Amino acid sequence: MYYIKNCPECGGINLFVNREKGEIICKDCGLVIEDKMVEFGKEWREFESDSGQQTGRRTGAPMTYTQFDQGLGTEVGRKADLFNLGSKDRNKFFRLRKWQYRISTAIERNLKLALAELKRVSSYLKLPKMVEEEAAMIYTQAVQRGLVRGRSMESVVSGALYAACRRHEVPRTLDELSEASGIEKKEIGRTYRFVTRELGITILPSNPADYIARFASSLKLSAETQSKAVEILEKAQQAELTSGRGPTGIAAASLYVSALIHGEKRTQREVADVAGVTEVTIRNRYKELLDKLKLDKEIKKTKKRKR
DNA sequence: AAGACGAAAGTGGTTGA
DNA sequence: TCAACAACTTTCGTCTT
Repeated sequence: MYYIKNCPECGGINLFVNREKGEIICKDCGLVIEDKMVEFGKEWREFESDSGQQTGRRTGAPMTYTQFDQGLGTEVGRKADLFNLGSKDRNKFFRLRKWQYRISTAIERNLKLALAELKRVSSYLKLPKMVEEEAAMIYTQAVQRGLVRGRSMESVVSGALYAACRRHEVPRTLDELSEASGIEKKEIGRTYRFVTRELGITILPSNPADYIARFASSLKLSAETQSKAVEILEKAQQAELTSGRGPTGIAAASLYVSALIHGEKRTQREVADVAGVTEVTIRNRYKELLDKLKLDKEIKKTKKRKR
């Protein structure tokens, strides 16, 4: 475990733990100190997915929150419910339960494999527990509704993970999901849309700000630059530069500009790579930002300061 | 020589008839 | 179901540092 007393950047003691995103953030300077809290206990989860696939004889119950039968057997088979039923409905009840049993044995193997895959991808992307659990729920529901038919199990798993990420405001790009799972980007997108529509899951459009922290830390940008980027982002949203555009492109451009202003120049290429967009997109957004938000002054300032 | 910039053609997805 | 359309990408040539 980590025991952090002071922020290593500014020495402040105002540390804020965001469990859902798996981050520890210094409220004084905005530094993201640890964004891999999810890795705790990773080993035995890896172990689970490895051995589960090799030999089918592991019958010990998996002890995670993502057990394969979670939410499955409970739908029909609650004993307490019996007391609420008239005798007429008893037959129906038993028939339903028998049917339920058949279904569950039929899809049990699928679900077990799928959840192993889900854990693999999730730990590869270092996703928080909450998200993993949510994804498992979504997948389970998808299986129950027969939505997997005609689609590969892996793609549905990826789609469920993507949806779960979005719902928890821990967005990963489709590219990242694609890399982690080995599924085509468009395929993930397709199943993601299908599954969310069929299950009636509402997803808010992802907020560019959610990407900033992650991009900034993989570009090793300072906390000031990061918060400046968020600031720029807010202005951009007010100027209605964000609607209809890809959130990653906006986030990337804001970061790029912000880095320029703070004299921590990164090439468009570098920013484009971590954001998963092209330089051209960054350029377009960047140009729009400059036009509408009179940021060119600030950039010139730092240029002069350098001399 | 590398990065920034811009034009032009191509791609995949959404929308509206 | 098809065509128009917007956003984004790819590719390539030119300019700037």
